Amino acid sequence: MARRRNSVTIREVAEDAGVSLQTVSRVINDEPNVRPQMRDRVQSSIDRLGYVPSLAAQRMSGSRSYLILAINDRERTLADWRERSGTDWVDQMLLGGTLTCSKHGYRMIVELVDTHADHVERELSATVSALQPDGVILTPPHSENPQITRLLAQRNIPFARIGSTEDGPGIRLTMGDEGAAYASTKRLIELGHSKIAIIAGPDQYSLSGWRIEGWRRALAESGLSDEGLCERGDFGYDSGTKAARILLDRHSDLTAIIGSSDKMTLAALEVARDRGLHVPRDISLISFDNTPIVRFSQPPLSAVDQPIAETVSIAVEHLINLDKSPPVRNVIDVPAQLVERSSTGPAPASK
Amino acid sequence: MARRRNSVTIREVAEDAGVSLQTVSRVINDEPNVRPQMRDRVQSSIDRLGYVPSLAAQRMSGSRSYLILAINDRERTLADWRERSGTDWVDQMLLGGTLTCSKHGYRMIVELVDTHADHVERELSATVSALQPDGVILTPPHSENPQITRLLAQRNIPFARIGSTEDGPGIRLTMGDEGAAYASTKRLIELGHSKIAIIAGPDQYSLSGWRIEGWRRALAESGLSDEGLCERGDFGYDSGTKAARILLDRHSDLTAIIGSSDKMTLAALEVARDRGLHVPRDISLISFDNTPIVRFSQPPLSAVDQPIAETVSIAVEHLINLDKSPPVRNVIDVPAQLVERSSTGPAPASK
DNA sequence: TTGAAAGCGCTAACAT
DNA sequence: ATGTTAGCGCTTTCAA
Repeated sequence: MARRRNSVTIREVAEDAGVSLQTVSRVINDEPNVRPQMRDRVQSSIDRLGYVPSLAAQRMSGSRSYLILAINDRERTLADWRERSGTDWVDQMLLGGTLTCSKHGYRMIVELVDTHADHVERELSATVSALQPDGVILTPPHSENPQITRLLAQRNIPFARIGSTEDGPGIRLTMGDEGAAYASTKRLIELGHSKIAIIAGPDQYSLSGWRIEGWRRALAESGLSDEGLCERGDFGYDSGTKAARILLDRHSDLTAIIGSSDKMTLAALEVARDRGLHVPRDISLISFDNTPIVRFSQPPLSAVDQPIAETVSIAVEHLINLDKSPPVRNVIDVPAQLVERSSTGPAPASK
Repeated sequence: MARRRNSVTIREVAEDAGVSLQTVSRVINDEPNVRPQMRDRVQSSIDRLGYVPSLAAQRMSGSRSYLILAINDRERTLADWRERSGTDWVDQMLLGGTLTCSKHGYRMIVELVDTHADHVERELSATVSALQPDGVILTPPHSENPQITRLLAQRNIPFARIGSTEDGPGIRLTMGDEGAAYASTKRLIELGHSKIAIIAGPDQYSLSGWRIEGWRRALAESGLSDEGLCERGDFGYDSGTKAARILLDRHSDLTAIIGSSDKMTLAALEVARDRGLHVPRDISLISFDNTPIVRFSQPPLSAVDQPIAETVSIAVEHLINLDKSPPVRNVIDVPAQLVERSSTGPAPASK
């Protein structure tokens, strides 16, 4: 077994520059109390030797691991990956996360954790013990799992809760759910629609409720009724089919549906087509998520784009700078934009 | 700043079980020379205290970091993520990689590296110094970048080269390119096609050549000509449009096109539509990659599924078990399957 | 402003 | 079969 004599160490840099280890360490970490001249000398040794500190060693001695952990729900994520149906949640997390991490010399590690009660604590605890991350990013449904948040709080590990506004420890971030639902509904009203339904997500997800609130607020503002116009799904295709059928059966004068996920809205599109309804001539559709597939349906769906990359990036930024800046107390709402495509149009005149 | 007194250490386990650190270490690492009775005693202390060894400490003392690095081309990956056009290459790598890693107590870290000449060595060198991974997975075009392979070989870091059969260090894996192109062409011939074109990938990618070979081999076996039937693209949409136009202009009797990427094939579909050709009645299309979007085009495309997850999983398995098993000398070819959808059909009778 | 000493949590090498 | 010692590469603490 070959010795691991392949990396340059701080000792070699110190010798090369003719200074103590400590001085090199100070230069690496941008600490004060090093004369500029000395700093330059050390830096040039570092550059020449191509020295980069070992993360493991830094973690061992210091207090930081330079690791940020992003946790996703195992079951759902694996299902998405296996299905290959274009859900790019993880990609967008990586886009926002790894770029921001690397700006600060950090790495992001993606882990899958079961929400299932019994395992959670053991599983997360093991991961945290092994990796000792400097910060953890929680996504729904983990963001509101008390077993998880309690564990992290106890262990004194900074964390961000995406999609949660509940009180408690951790930085809270939302992705403009209420506002986007409000704006989308407003837009439909502006297009002349007055009977606007929503296929909401499951109520374990707080964001399902926020979207309903936004939709309801817009309706109320225009004096429109929301009665019998809200159905729940589970974000999946089949639940969308079911909800769309119920809504269309119940309201013959329905002219618009907002779906709380791409799959559910795509299902609604299919249901409409089955009933001979043309989109957007007879009925308008707005989706949530804006994953790749909505651009390829017929017609391409108007959709609220979830700013996942941006949100994760902000979360990382806060986690890394926690000690330097004042603690974040309020909820950070990253606004979401409606991308209009061809599934929205003026309300039909006759109805 | 709170002390990091939050994790259980090996010392506490040793005290709890009344044994030496070393014995605990032996139990953790499943080493011989521990009596079953002793092993049980230690294990129960481990379980009770919820002890999990620190990766950083293991790396510091031992020779392993329990980290596998997966390297992708920065420019291309970022473009895919920003475009959100459904390329799920990274997801599939994670699917295959993280699952297999975690089976062995490893983690996978995804890094983006510029192929661009000047930076590569510095960049990769820095990453490797910081992380000291036990293995690296290289994807095209890195797999055949001599600067990268040389560096890793020098540093004695085991690595896998996906999409490369070139001689040299590292485990070589391919994703059935030649075979899948051959099988796809055969299938078209079986459907009665005799004029079958290919839109190949750029020649910096070896796999572009392998696919051409498979296509050519099938044509030759049936005594069909390949003359003027191969055009190159760069895997992107525009290049597919251009190539498809050239092919259709050149051969009025063309009845089938194999595209070496989903984007190029989707472009070909569009070109066909523009010219009033119905797919698959007038012309059949087979794509390569099988990313999510091909299921949503009209008609859904028949496509060769790239077994990315499986290939990465195999690569990880080999990297982790390198010391235990004999070295891999030959190229590991993970076969790819043709998924038939609605873009392939019998050749038109008239032509 | 700089340096020396101690130790982070673990494993390799060497006892016993 | 088990324990002891040394040390991985770095930062913290303390001294100069």
